[in-house]
Amino acid sequence: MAGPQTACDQEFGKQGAGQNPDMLNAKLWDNPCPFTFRINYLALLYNTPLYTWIQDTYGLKRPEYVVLYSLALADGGSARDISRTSGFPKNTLSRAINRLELMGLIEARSKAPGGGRRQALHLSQKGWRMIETTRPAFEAQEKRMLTVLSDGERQMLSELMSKVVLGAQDWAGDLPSEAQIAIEGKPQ
Amino acid sequence: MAGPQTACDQEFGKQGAGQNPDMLNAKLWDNPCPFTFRINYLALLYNTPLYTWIQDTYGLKRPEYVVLYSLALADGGSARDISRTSGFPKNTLSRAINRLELMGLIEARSKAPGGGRRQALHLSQKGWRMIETTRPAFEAQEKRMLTVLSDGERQMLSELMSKVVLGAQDWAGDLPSEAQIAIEGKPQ
DNA sequence: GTCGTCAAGTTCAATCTGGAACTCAACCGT
DNA sequence: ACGGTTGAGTTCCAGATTGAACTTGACGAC
Repeated sequence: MAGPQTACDQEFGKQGAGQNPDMLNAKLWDNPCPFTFRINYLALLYNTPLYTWIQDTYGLKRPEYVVLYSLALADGGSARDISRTSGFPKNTLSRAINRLELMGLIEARSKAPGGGRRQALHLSQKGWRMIETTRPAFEAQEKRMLTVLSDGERQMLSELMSKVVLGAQDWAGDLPSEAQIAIEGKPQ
Repeated sequence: MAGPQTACDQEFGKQGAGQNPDMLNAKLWDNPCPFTFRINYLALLYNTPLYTWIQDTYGLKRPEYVVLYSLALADGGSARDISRTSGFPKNTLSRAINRLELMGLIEARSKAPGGGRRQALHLSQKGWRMIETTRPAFEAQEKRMLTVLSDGERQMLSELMSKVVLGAQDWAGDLPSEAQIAIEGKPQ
């Protein structure tokens, strides 16, 4: 999620039927990093309205909802797991988890069976209900995003994206400067 | 961008050769929103190390670098253009632009010829040099992301992503709740 | 058993962020 | 030409974010 992340805008995409998207065109069609720009752009267009809506309607901030969503997919996960898979730092999640516990959306934590100092987190009934009422909006929006594609194209896109994700372990985490140096001298 | 998006993590992806990515697997393969999760995940893996590196090496924060990058692609653009295409709110960009001007990376602003109150922004020599030294890292990282794909697959992915982006004007900006209601009653 | 090491989670404080209100130039209708 | 409206950019400030330091429970070596 980017956070960094962290860029969002309330009015995004409004100029669709607008006037001078010169810069947008440059970024889309003239960009030395076309793929990653599209990724970021689509993520933004997708995330912003959804999380704004969640915030306005249910008073949950993005990291808080991310915790709920993560637990709905992997019940019993720990703060560390959520941090690794969402990109939010652990102290942000710590606060989010505390607030969710206070709101009764997740249950009192139990020591994780696994070991270490992990705390296994679980959604409460109320938490599940929250997810059940909100998740359809996320699904609907994803569906809308992909309506321009045919079934076959969607399938193809899904496979290609999966490939890239699976290959991520080969490049993720490296500093780009190291990467550059490595490339100069041909990576082993 | 997306900062909100705004989520980032210094240690991301480190567990590639790691231990228990149960939650990661759930999010990747068991997610009702597989496409948007992949988008967010890849954006994170791509952005975080690059912007961390920029910040550590050149002392430029993400919105600041985004301004430079945007102007390199569309010289003479305005703060508003950058806001629309990057997702950062205009006050964040206002601050970033001031700092860049102070650092001598962009030139004194001139009234945009277009009209309105737009200010046309331009990179200085120093700004161009900065972009020229840093942009290769961004390109290299994107290239690395896509090495798992064959040339044909890259081509295909590029086309599919472009299609989705072009279709974005049909769905971007709508609130998801409205979307849901609209879907109930079949969008015209 | 005990010490040293490690990692999950928490706390704290400095910094960053972005919504709201504001300023002000340009455009519009009359 | 003039008052009203629009929208780009700025300022302000409350609140969110996150790096760094800390706490604490678990594991491993001896």
